[in-house]
Order: sequence, then C-alpha cells, then structure tokens
Amino acid sequence: MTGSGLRARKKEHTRQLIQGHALRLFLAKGYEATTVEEIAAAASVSHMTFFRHFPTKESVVDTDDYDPMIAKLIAGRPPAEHPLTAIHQALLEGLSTILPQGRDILLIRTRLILTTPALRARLWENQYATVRLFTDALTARHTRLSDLEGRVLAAAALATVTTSLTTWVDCDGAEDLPELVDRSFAALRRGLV
Amino acid sequence: MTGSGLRARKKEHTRQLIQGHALRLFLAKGYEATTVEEIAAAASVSHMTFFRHFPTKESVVDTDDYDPMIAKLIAGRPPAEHPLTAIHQALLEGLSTILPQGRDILLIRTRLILTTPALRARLWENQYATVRLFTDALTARHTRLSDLEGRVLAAAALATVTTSLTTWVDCDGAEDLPELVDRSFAALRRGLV
DNA sequence: TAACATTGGTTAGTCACTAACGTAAGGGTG
DNA sequence: CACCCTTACGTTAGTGACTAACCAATGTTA
Repeated sequence: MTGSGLRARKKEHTRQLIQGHALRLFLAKGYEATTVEEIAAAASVSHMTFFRHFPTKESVVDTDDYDPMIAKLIAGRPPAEHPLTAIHQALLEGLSTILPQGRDILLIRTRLILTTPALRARLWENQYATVRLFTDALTARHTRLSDLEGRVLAAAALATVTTSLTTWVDCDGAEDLPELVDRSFAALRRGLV
Repeated sequence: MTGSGLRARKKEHTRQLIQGHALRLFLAKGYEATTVEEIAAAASVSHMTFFRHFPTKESVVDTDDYDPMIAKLIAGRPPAEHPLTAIHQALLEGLSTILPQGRDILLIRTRLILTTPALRARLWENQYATVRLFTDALTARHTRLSDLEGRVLAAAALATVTTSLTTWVDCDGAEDLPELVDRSFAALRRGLV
C-alpha cells in the first residue's frame, strides 16, 4: 500500500525532509523558539504540508516505533517467566537491536524530550497507550494474569525504564544503558522484599 | 501574606468564581469545547483575568495539593518499614483524610482528567515533579537508599496508584478505592516473586 | 490625605492548528 | 493515447490559547 510508486517515495522524501530540518532547528534554537512556519520554510513547503505529515509539532520528535517491537518481544518470552522479568528481558533484547546504530540519536532525542516540557507531557501521554500495549502482551503470554495485575506491572515496568532513561540522559550517556536498566529493575525488586 | 485583607479575599473570590464556572462548563460541554473566553464571560471577567489566576487552561483542573501531604506522610513512616510499604501506607493514610468529604469531587475531577488528552498529558507531567518529591521523602527516611533506587520505587509506586485511580474511574467509583490500592500493590509484589 | 501597590480591563499581537477551497501531477482504466 | 480519479500540496481565512504593553480603579500604607 505505502511501498513503491513515485508518489509514495516523494511523500516519504518530504516527510524526512521536514523531520530533518525540524530536529536540526530544535537542537540549534530550542523547541519552543522554533515555529512550525520556520520548519516549513526550511524544508521549502507550506505549513499545511507540515501538518499533513505530522498532526502536531510535538509528533515530529516522538515517532517511536519501539513500543510495538517491545510488545512483540514481551509476547515472545517463555510463559514460565515471571511477568516483570519478561518485560525486563524484552527491553534488553529491544535495546540490543536499537543501540548499535541508534545510540547517539536515541540519546539526543531523549534529552530533547526530557528537557522540553511540552514534549515531556507528550511522552507521558504516550505511556498511557504503551501501558495498554504491554498489558495485552503480558496477559496474552500469561493467561492467569488479571487485567489489574497486568496494568500495574506494565506501568511499573515502564516507570522503571523511564527512570533508567532519565538517569542515562542525566549523566550524558556516560553510563551503559542496559546496565542502568538492570540496576533499576534490581532496585525495584529490592524495594519490595 | 495571602490571608486577610479585603483585596486578598476579593482575589480568592474571583479565583474560586472562575474555577467553579470552568469546572461546571467542562462537565457540561466538555473540556475542548469550552473556550477560556466563555469561562471568563460566565465569571464576568476578562480572559486576561483568567490567565492572571491560572497560567494555563489546564491548570484550572489540576490543583492537587495532595502531593506535598503524601510526601510528608511518607517521611513520617517508621524507618524500619520497607520503602514501597511506606509509600503504600502513606497513600492509604492520605486517602483516609481525603475520601470522607472529597470522594465525589475526586471521582469527577479524576474522570475529567483521565478522559481529556490535554489534561492527561498534564497529569503525567506533574508526576515527573511528584517522583522527585516522593524520592526525597524516601531517601530522607531511609538514608541507605540510593537516588536511583528511590526514583525507581517512587515512580513504580506512582504508576501503581495511577492504575488504581484509572480502574476506579473505569468502574465509575463502584469499587472501594483504598481496596483497589491494596490490590494494586499486591499485584505489584506478586509480579516479582 | 498623598503615595504606593495591586487587581483587573483593553488592545493588539504571536503561534499552533483547522477548514474549505483550488491545482497539478501520479496512476490505473477504456 | 486519452480519460478520469486519486492524492500531495498550496492558498486563504479563519479559531483559540496565550502574551505584552498600557491604563483605570481600588485597596493599603505612610
């Protein structure tokens, strides 16, 4: 559907063009200080074209295709595994495929998101949807899990990763992200006893 | 400072007036469908007066004075108690003082927040600050706790309460909120083993 | 009472975002 | 090839949240 054809390729091209200029300008001038009109002008399109490709200004930044991938990985973990361990391991698997090429981009984008109030709000809003996604993946894997249990664990796990990411950005990527994730999940377990 | 004086009382009065009309209109017509201008007109003030009392349209809804209270309760729990239990119990204590008079208002306001994307985003954004608050309360109480541990546990606990609140609203307040909190925290513990 | 501070109104903006047009070029039919 | 339908994009003219600058009125204090 969206694959070949001259038109589809052109569309994808302008999309990338807009996103590229947007991120460049955000890093250079800051998110709030950059207007949609400027981005559109830089990409040589009208501001309407911008909104046809991205529903909001925020959405240029948070195109995370990661969530569905992680959800699949969760569903694929062995059923005997405890729910939180399953999410933990699925996250590590996901990171091992993302980090090799995408480490720097992830760091820059995450920092931009965490330091910009509007984008931060959007991030949390996405988590709302992500919790549902992870919950379904959990309950599909482990049928004895109630919806409430699934939601609690998915939400707690997401909060844990977010904490890892926050810490990672705080130290400017100096620490190893998978290790931070391990330590965060260990902290979660230790807090309960 | 903000207590007596005719002027201070008048100011508080208009503030309450604006907030009252705003919530009424939000419930009647929906959040998005209600403009600031309408709220201001209903309260017989200019839209500038609105923004002098509330920095954003969203802020009319989420005046939660609960966080500092809960933070104090956390800090007051016995040091021997495990961190997550301390938060759990502090939350129950807090609810026992809020629920008697404020149950219906809490339910209505929470539903409004959870069903409105813009307000939901704002809620998550607040949680960012709340995590810091709770983390400090935790580490003050339990000096052996690292910052990462504190943050993970505070974030996980918050995610757990939020799940309880979401479930509470989903069933329209039919279930007992403190009991839902208990079950959510139990679910969190069970997920780890 | 005079000087001050603060609340609120007025006006004129900026910026994100939308709706209703129109146009030109892609792409599958006869 | 000619035909028409689809679609990406532009133009224009809005709406609504939010801000800044300036001004009027009214508590508050010396």
